Amino acid sequence: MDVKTLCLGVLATEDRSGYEIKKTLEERFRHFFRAGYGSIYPALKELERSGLVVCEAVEQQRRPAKKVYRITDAGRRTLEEVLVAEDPRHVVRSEFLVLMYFAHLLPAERVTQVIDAMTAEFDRILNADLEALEQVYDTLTPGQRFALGYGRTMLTAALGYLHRQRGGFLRELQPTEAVDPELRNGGLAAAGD
Amino acid sequence: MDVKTLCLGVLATEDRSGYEIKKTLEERFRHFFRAGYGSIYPALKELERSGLVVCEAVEQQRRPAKKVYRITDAGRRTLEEVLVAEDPRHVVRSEFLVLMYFAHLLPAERVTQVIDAMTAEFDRILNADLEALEQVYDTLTPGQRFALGYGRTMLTAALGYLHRQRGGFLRELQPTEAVDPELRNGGLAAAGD
DNA sequence: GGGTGGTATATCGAGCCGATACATCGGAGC
DNA sequence: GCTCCGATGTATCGGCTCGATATACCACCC
Repeated sequence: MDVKTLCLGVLATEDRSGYEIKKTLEERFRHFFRAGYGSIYPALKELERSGLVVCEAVEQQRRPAKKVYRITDAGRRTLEEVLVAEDPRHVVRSEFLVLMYFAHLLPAERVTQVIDAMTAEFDRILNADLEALEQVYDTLTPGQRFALGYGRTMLTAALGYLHRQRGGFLRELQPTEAVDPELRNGGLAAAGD
Repeated sequence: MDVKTLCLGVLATEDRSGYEIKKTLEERFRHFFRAGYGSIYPALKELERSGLVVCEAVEQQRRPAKKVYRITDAGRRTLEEVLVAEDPRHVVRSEFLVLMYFAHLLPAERVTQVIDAMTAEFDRILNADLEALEQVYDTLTPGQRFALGYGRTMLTAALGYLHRQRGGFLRELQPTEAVDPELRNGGLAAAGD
């Protein structure tokens, strides 16, 4: 499954331009799939070449013209074939966890800073992006509610884990944190290593 | 953060060949980062070219020779610089959720089949891959335990969600599933739609 | 003898990502 | 009026990654 399939899926509901497809992805797929213009425009070109979509230039007032794409019958057939035939993957690529894996090579403050940044990002996605989707919950299909609920469940679990672990990391990495600075160069052999 | 950084990180602990790096990634990073030979070998070549690792050919008995890489001081410095400077991303790319998002375009049995396949895969990762890591828990750094625990938490939450949702999907998509086949053409108006 | 599978290096094409370029317009600020 | 910023809109380029494939050697088993 590639960006071509994704575009077909979005166009299955409503005609759209490349720019509007990107907007739709950002609103609705943000927490589980991303695609930039560098993927979308070539995908639409290829879909048009193979007859799965047709394109119509639409002039607009006070705005640049846009090229609106519409899915064809062949496109709908191909979309369903792909979704039925390919077994879908679920891939996590987390530089965040890589960094945590190598945390022992880094200053402690960097590690807590990264945990806090990740917490803030997850929190924003959960409480802004997904919350906006809840507003249109009534208009969603069961499958779309499933995808939304999955995102909510994962983000909630992740935030809980980050919250529980952060304290432990602070104690483990900065045992002298709460100690008077004057004491830091004495007493603790482990502090120098 | 790219595969070069990942290789540097693995080599920071122990000298390894490209093949061994891949094995290490499969054992320890499987649930949050993947890289194939098509990424690893060019990465090692580039790291050697820029002096961040050195390479030594090692002959072996009854096996093909291997090229073992060792990180240099410059490599260690670069690794830390990269991990400190870049803000790490956490990306989910789920064809599974895309398929669920478009579930209304598909036969019901395909949807439940995909949910079951995903459940089986998550279950395997949690109970085989991560369980194997628990065996060496004592040898892990705090950061490595963090990454392991994160994976366990996410997989457990995902499995719970899939379990809770699957029943609802079955009822929604196949309301006559448990009904005597003889009754399917009578009685239930909703069944024909 | 032949098939399978593990060890090992390497490359190729296709696809994707992020940055960038270019163009038009509305509105904010001075 | 002038300038800058941001939204709308299309498009491409270099670099990186992915998955498949090729090659080779050996152990093991039937």
